[in-house]
Parts: sequence; structure tokens; C-alpha cells
Amino acid sequence: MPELPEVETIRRTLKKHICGLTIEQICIFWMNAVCGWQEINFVDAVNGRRIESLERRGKYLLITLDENWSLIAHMRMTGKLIYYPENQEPTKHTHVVFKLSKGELHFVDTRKFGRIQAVPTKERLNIRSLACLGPEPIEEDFTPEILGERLKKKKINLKAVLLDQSVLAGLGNIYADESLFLAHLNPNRLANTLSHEEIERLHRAIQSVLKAGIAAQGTSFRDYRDANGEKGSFQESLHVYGRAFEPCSQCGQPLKKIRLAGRTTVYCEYCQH
DNA sequence: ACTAACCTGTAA
DNA sequence: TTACAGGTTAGT
Repeated sequence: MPELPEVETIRRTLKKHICGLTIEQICIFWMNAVCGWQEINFVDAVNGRRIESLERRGKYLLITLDENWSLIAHMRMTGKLIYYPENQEPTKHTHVVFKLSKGELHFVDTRKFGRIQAVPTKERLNIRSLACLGPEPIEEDFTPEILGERLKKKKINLKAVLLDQSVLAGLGNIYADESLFLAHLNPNRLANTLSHEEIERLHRAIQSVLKAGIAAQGTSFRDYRDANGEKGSFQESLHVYGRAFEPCSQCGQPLKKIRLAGRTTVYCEYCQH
């Protein structure tokens, strides 16, 4: 599920409910969903902590607690963090329930790929998956020059490069395909062959697609929901993702479906070069 | 640079 | 029954 716009939407919707609350009890229904820190188990690290702030890095949600503890959550494909103001019965796919000083936070994940990790706050940017992340694509300081620097080192196709979190943090299959369509770039193109003008086009496309995704509160193609359990609406604005063989919104020719970097890739072979 | 693995559900 | 799904990682 969540790529950058979805995680950002979860952050924004969850923040309103849980900032300032205290974690009073933790019920774990599937142990693999959580991970402690060294010899300290998850519950000992986190129980009784006050929730101070919520940040995002790429597709990771960072929840800062007091006493130098943080939670790092990754939803992978189907993970959801849902806030309930009243007691709520866990479902078949509820793996963790945090009982808070007001209401409950449920971690629900059908495919069981998502994880929540307890980490000392000052260590959190050193954990391997976070330390290796590339720049935040919607920050002010992400410029076409920075994108160009990173692309020119890569002799592989553009689709694989956009999915590589060490190049850029936060793009997944949906927003990578949509960015390439908007930039009129063929996903098969080798990243180190882009002209200056093409790099600028890609930079503009990535920023505009991600910002539009956030404005639409994410893409609920299947499972994705925000912290209130609400769907996003960006699925209504997709040009290529999930539209294989449908007519291209620009030229009317059928969209092509291929496999790149192990992922289904949809693009228009007439509009994207 | 691929593929399998981690999982379950849904649709073809 | 088989293929495939918003992701990442470990192993060829």
C-alpha cells in the first residue's frame, strides 16, 4: 500500500488524534509485527511512554515518544494504522493494539509484511533501512541538479531507479509510473542517458504527482486507508497505473504493460520516449 | 540484476 | 488453480 503520499496522509490524520496521549497498554496478537531494540523487548521500551510527535521519512512513519524512545513503522503492502476514539474489537488481521490515555491505535495488516520497531530516538536515523534512504523528493532542497547527479550514476532503467529508495525516498509502483507518464519518459530508458531538459521534466513530474497524491489524501486502489479509516481519492486521477490496455489519456492508443524491476509497469509507448 | 521469501485475499 | 497485489531484503 503506502507510498510517500499515503504515509504522509496517515501521519497528518493520526497526529491530530494521538499527539500528547500516553500509551497505557499494548496487546500484541502477532509477535512478528513488532521488534524491540537489542535486549529490550518492545513492550518494555514503549509502554507508559507519552507520544510527542509524528514525522515521516520516505515511506517510514517515525513516532517520537518521551524518554528517548521512538517507534518506526513501515506499512509495506497492506499495513494500516487506525485510531479509534472508543474501545474497538480487534479483527482477524489486527496484530497490535495500543491502548492510549484516550482511545486506541490499531495496527492492522492483512499480508503481515508491515513492521513496528522500537528504537532509541537518537539511534533511529542510524538504523540501516533509514540511513540508506535518498533525499525527500518534495523538500525545498531537492533540486533537478540533485536528481541529475543521482541519475547519472545509474546504468539501469528509469523505473528501477525510481523504485530504488537509496536514490529517492518514497516513490513506489503507482507514483513511479505516474511520474514517468507525466514526464513523457519511457520507463525502459537508461537513467544515465537523460538530457538536462528531461531531468527537469522528471523532477517537476515527481514533485507534482506526489503533491497531488497528498492533496487527494492518497491512492486507495485496494486496501489503503488513512488513520480515520477513510479512503483517498487519487485513484480517480491515475493516468497509467492499473490502466493497462486502456486508451492513453493523451493519444488514445492502448497503454502497454511490461515487467521491469520485478514490478508491473504501465506506460504509453507513443507518448513516453 | 534477477528471484525467492515474507503473507493473505481476490479475481481470472 | 493460478496469477497477481501500493514493499523490502537476502540470496544467488
